Amino acid sequence: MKEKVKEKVKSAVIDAFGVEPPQFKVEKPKDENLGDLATNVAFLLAKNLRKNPADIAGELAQLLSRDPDFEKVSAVRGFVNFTFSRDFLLQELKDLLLRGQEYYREDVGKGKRVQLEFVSANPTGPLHLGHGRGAVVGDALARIMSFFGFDITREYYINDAGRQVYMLGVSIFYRYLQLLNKEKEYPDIEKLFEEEGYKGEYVVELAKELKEAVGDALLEDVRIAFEKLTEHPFPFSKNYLGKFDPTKGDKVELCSLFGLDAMIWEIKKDLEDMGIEFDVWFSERSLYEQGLVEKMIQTLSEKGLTYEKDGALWLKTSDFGDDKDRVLRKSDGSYTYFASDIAYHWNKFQRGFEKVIDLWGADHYGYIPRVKASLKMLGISEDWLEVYLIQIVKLFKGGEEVKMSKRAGNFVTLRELMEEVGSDAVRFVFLTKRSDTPLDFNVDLVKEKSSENPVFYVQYAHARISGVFREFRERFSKDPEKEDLIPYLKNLKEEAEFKLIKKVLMFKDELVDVAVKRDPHLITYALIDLAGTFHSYYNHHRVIGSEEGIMLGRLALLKAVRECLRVGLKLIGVSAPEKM
RNA sequence: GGGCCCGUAGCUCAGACGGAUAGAGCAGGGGAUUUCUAAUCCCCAGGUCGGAGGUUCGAGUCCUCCCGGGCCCGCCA
Repeated sequence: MKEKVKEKVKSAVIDAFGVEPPQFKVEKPKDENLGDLATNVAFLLAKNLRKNPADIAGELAQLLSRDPDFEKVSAVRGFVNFTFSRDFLLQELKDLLLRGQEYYREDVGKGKRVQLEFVSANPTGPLHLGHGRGAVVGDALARIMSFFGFDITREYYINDAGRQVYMLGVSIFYRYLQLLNKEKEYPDIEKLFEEEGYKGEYVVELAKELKEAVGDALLEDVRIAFEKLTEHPFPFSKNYLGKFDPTKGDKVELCSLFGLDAMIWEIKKDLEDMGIEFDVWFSERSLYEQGLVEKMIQTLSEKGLTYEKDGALWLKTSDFGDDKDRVLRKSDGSYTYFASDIAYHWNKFQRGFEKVIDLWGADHYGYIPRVKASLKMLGISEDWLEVYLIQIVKLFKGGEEVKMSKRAGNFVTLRELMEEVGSDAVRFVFLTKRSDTPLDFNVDLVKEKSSENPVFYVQYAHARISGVFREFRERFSKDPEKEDLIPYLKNLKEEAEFKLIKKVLMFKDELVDVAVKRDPHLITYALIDLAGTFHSYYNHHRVIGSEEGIMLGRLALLKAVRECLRVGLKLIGVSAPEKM
């Protein structure tokens, strides 16, 4: 709707003043009594035309009021306000009923190849709430951008290289030793575990699985343990275990690979149960295996952008906007996480993505300048990469914050929350705030199934409409889905009906906004607003029981509202129940 | 110490490339049920937009300083 008005304003400006208008806004006015939409174009033209905004607005309003799509166009203190005509609104509504959800679709993205990398949690433990938030936000963004014509690739970057993976192996091995009362025989392992190990209960579970598969063989001989692991029927595929070289690998490494397979399987399962899937699971190891990290360093070195200092290799990021230089290769010869990250993004670029969007945990804030700096060094423009941050989620239960500490292994997992409140509630609540601000998740409220709960408020609107359709079917023995209701639209006369129609039609503007601003939390607000308008209408106007023509007209309206709710809910991955 | 984010109604938050009388939900008070689901609706009350300056025709929005809360600042991942 905004676009339509914008076009009209544009040509009106050209007709009236013979100039191309500057970038102007078409927005909802502060007070809805002023109209459906408004533009500030007169303020922006005032300077060039040397006229005051009120006069410009007046002229434009006069010109535009001839347009039959508007019932009223008024100039108020420099703004031009538009009220759509009922004919126009009904015409649009008809279009919506004919095209269904396609009415909302528009090719904003023009097939632009966009990669969306999100979650990318380390495979060293289960997903926690912050990861879940990233997963929900990323999934919603992917759904919406795909809907609006972007060619989206969803990608999960697996940090399967480096010390953390080694520590996962150490932790599993240590817990395994404990199960066999042998931990005292491995003081080095014990010390490492105490200092840096993963202390969560899930590691004990992994160790139990390991022991079940290999018995005490891992104490004796790595080769035998490896054979037993290979033969054991685990639910997961042995992608990493398959890479183990029994002639070289040690016990900890075997544990690491086993842990990776198990953890990645768990993570995938958690995400799948939330309805979230990825197109690509990208392995950090593969960057090393394919020599991409080396090649990247070579490329940068040839450009003279690296130097050796204190036995380490540094990148001159400070010349490109970072506040200091960063290490690529440590003095012990191993690479930093930063090094593989550059290689990864370079690889994304080489794969031909025109735009890359990363969702990172908020604690990675400091990484943005250095990654952007390194991309610039590789000749990649700064706005090619967009990074959005996901802030932490705090859990509240019984009015108290549930304290979480990863170090102590004491945290609430995404799975636990999902099992407690359901995937719909998790998804919806994670989208009730901008992703870069901290979120408080009140478990009690979401479980209450009361009016305070916005998830139910919105879903209930859908269920109510379904109820009306059921009732109609029973009483009239006709399938409302198959009836041609469009001829009855003309019977819609009530003020409340047009208020609702406007909400349904303007919902598209909200969705486009989300795709452009990359801000999926706006959808939940639009849905709550739409549901509220519907509930209000429902409480004041009856559908079944009204005179037939009116009933069928209203049924058509509800069908449109239902379509709108379904689109909105689908795009955030929340179900639209028929009954509650 | 340096950098960034936040501070809006009792509570949780929307609103920010400057634009109209600053919004919603919850909590509080008052009302609606011969019903297509009351998991709903209607009405009322509630504000120095953290504070002080500045820019502007116009500031919750931009700039400076201050106060309060949080995050980041490794040859960690």
